[in-house]
Amino acid sequence: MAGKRARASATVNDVARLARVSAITVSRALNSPEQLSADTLERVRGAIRSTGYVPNLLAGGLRSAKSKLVAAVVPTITGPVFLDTIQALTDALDEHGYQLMLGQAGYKDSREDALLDAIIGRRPTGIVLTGMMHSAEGRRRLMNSGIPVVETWDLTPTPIDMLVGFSHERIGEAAAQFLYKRGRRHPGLISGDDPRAARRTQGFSDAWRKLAGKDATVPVEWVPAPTTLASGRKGLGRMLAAHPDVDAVFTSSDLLALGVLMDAQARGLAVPYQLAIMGFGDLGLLAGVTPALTTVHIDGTRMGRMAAGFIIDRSEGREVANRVVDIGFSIIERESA
Amino acid sequence: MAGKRARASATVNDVARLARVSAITVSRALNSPEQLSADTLERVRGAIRSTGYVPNLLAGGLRSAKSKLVAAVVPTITGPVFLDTIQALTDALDEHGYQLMLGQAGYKDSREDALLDAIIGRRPTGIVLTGMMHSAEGRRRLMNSGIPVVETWDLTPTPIDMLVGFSHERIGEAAAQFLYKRGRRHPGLISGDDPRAARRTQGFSDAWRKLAGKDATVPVEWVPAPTTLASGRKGLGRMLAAHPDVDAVFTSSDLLALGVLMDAQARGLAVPYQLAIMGFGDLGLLAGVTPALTTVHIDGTRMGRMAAGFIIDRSEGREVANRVVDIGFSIIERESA
DNA sequence: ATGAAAGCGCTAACAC
DNA sequence: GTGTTAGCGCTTTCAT
Repeated sequence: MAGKRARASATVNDVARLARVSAITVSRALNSPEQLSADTLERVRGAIRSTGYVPNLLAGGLRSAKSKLVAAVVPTITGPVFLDTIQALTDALDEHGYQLMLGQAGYKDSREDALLDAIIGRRPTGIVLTGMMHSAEGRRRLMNSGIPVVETWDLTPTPIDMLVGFSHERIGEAAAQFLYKRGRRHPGLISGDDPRAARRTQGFSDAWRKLAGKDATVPVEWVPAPTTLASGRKGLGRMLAAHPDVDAVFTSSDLLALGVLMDAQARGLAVPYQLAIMGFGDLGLLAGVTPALTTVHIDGTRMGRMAAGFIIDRSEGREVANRVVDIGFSIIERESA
Repeated sequence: MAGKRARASATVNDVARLARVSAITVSRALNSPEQLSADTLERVRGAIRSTGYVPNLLAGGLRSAKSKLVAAVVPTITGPVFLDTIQALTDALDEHGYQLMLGQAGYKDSREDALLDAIIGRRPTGIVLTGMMHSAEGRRRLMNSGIPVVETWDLTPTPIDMLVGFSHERIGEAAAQFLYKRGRRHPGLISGDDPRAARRTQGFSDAWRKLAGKDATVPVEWVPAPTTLASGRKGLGRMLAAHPDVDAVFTSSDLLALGVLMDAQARGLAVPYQLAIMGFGDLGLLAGVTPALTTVHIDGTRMGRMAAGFIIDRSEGREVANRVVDIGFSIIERESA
């Protein structure tokens, strides 16, 4: 403890020397302490403490081919939709000694391949893909890497490996049925321009035609992803200008829905009487708005925990029985619709 | 390309053999291509492509002692305050080929030390601490690790290493002055119970005594961190019950402020005439609410970029001139106060 | 219950 | 411009 400046940090050998054992014994003290005699264990632990030894996981990972790192890829972190999933993922991983590496792919495909290489290069124990459309090349690289992959927030027809998701089309459909049953006849959609939101939109329009007749068309206002409250307001403005008779709005996010809600209030439109509003995501942040938002709830926490479980199971040699899980969704009926 | 199952992945040696060069040449083709002849480079690149080689960064990092991983620690990711900082951090790191590792410390101190070991063990190029109070033991470990550390979102008296932050006390003070100047005389505070929010609260109370007299007391309603819109509503309810004459509220987050705003509207209180509301964070998500929130703006993006810059500079051997930067804050006057 | 030797895949250091 | 050798710090394998 000569100076405050750190010298090259202690290694197994430093600890071993001090504890008068071999390097491997130090390793065992950390990874399988039950193999050591109480006495040795004690000595090694003392040496670890007094050297301030912190195992180099890069070296360990290299040798054992177990990095204990799990990568998560999200389009962008500022879209609050995936936050619960990431939180649950981190927590679940943490409980098992794994760490999360975060990659933001952006909503464009360009950076995706570079990001993938940066991730695969670290030989993570697993990769969790969250709401990402992946290029054919990216899919191939992932499959060839042999790393367990869990796709989430979607139900793709040909999963790379494992999957925990739900059907965006069916959500659109369910929203259409919900609004139709409540007597709405002129719904409009305000949607972010990302692929999953687009599929909910599509699902809604298709279902609506079945409900209201073959040539019933549903107007759509597209706004850029990630969606914001402000673009919800703008969206409603444009929607009403083009279709003044709209009596219900289904949005691709709760944030958009809140924007619509605020704009409707500002215009003196009674919600839900004159205008029903339905969001997507059941954003916890927004619990408490008045009128309370009717929305589609996705169990992001459960998705995150399941994804973590899949990867841990696989990495510890347990077979994952159900590689594809549809966790579904539920419509939370509150005041706004 | 026999089967679809991945065999052990290709290494430098596989590529080298195929390109009829040595392993180091492959390494150079990736890390310093300008050293190689056009011809060799071409051959190596071809071999990389046809083997699907992805460099093992664990091995590279071990040898070169450069992991190109930067760790960020946040209390929780579901508090949306740090999102801009994380986003900027990821983006800035990405531009330089670094990856972000995310750790959630929770708002309790307990998990902190374990998390720190998991982080230090990976020998990250740098560590960014975001809004975390660290134990003395944790601070020591960080200093001894020799890893560049940037603390953010605070101005601590004795930084571990580098720092980009601002003074929470001065924000409280500025908020008090702002409300006083606008004629408010009975402010109340609604604050999350985390340490930084508490210091803003303290700063407000201290300043208020200077403005309004030694025995002017400012009522405070504490709510649990992370703060939510719902706890803002509850907070206002309790505040008004105990202090019906409150004419201004300063909250520790914009989410709380929005809750207060909605509750005030539900009670028929005119904002800002009967009740002025001032938030903290200038949450981008909330741009577009009516009346627009008066709030304290922190440039999280700039903080994230600066933190990344500090770590990259340091890791590439450049001296960081100003190790401690106060990036300040600004009060954004909108409609609610 | 403990140790010795070897090697994971890469790159620094030093040739030529 | 390219190659040889060695070794980063750990853990696997095999011995005792």
